[in-house]
Amino acid sequence: MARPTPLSGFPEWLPEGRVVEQHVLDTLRRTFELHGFAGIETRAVEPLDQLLRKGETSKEIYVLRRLQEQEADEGRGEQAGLGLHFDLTVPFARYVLENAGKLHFPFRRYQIQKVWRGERPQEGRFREFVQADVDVVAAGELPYHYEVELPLVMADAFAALADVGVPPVRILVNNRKVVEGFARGLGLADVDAVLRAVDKLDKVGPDAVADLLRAEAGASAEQAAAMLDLAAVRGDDVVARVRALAERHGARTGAGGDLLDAGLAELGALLDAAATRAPGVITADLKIARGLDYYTGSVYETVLVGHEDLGSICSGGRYDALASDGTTTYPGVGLSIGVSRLVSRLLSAGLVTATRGVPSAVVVAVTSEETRQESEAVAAALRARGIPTEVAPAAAKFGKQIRYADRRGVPFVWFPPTARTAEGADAATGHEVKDIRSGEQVPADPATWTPPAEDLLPRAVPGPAAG
RNA sequence: GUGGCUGUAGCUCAGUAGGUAGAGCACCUGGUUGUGGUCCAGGGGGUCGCGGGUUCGAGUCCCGUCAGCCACCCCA
Repeated sequence: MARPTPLSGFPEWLPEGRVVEQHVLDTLRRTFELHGFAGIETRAVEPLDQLLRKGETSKEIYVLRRLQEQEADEGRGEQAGLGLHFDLTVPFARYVLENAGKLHFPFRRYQIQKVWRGERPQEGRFREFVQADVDVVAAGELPYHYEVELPLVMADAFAALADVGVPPVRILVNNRKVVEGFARGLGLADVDAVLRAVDKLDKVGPDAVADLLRAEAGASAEQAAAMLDLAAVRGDDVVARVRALAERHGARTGAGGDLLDAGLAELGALLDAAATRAPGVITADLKIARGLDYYTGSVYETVLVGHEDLGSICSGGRYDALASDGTTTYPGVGLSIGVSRLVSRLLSAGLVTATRGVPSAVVVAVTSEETRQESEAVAAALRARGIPTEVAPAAAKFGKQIRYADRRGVPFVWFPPTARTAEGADAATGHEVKDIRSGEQVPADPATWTPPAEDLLPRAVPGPAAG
């Protein structure tokens, strides 16, 4: 093959794109640490039985097999039982159990790593992608206020990305207790089926959801209509509206009613806090259900405003039974940002761009191969003061050396002293530096000259489409 | 994993009824003999995604495969 073909679903960015991704990663890490989360990294593989605890279909997991065993143990190989992790929550639960004795609870951690899923790729959906998770896990009891805090951490992270052109986000919140309590109050027992049906509302519409509720969850026409009423509720003042709906449909009875009240109290507290700490970002949406069945309380989904077609870029929720060693359970709450999904859209839509793809702020021109060492000395002096610098690849005509820098977006070209530039050059050193954007060329001293701060390193900046 | 659309030069695309491949931009060289971006002239570059088949002959038809996009599924 003359040129290798890319692998489907395994995205690779060009250097300019990597600058953008790196800025996102740096910002997330800084925000997470600002909120006191400790960073960890877990191994890429987990035992298959661990990965499958979540109830995923095994086809999504990449199974590891040693090459030597491949032919000899055909059929037996997969029982070796190692697979690449497909999220960071399950490995984290395992990590907590394994290190429970050495961790301090509530344990706050962030984790930014690649994960792998055997899904069919499309735009924003990959087989290998980066997730950035924050979770708080407690030993025994996890207070509700963490379910308030975690989405606000993410809101903070997205706010910190706004100045490079990342659009505003909307974090949609729901509480499983509300939906479950409402459903049970109505007399619907198969809550999982109810959740799955309701979650499809945006995609298939109310009529299809009603059909699903009747077919999958055994709902009557009245029960389905009541669930659809609930799913249509969204906004900031949802508690009173849900309560009224429950009264009207007679759903506020028995254990279901108690669960509903508990859920509404939690959801209300979250929305109150969000209204003051991140106004306009967090809003309730009673149809958010999340497919994953281990969530027990708050659930979150996040959309980029104006890019709702991309799907959720940051999701999560509260879980109570993910980690347990038999005597102690470790309930937690967390969210996960789909970094690759986010970055892929930032790049493809031109929302964020890099000022340049190479770190170099300066290209030092080479007058002749005989004097290359003089240029290297200039570069060394600049690097010693933290200025990324490279030396021109060849002692070509200066026009070509300038063009070399220009193609790469390097803003400055440095000219060491030469006999021909003696006139007009710096009296003490003879060095000159040219800003190739403006064409301005001035005498300069390698020991003291510094580029403007905004030119020192490549930066992520709003792109043409960011407005 | 299922189904649909697409795949020609680095990029965007043309290619007519199957007859040995084109344009613009980009790139390289020179005009400008050591200071780019304009202009002018010239030049290089394609196993037509890959593999197989039909045919005297396939970029053009058929099958497979890979990749990209879309829908489903699922989810970041």
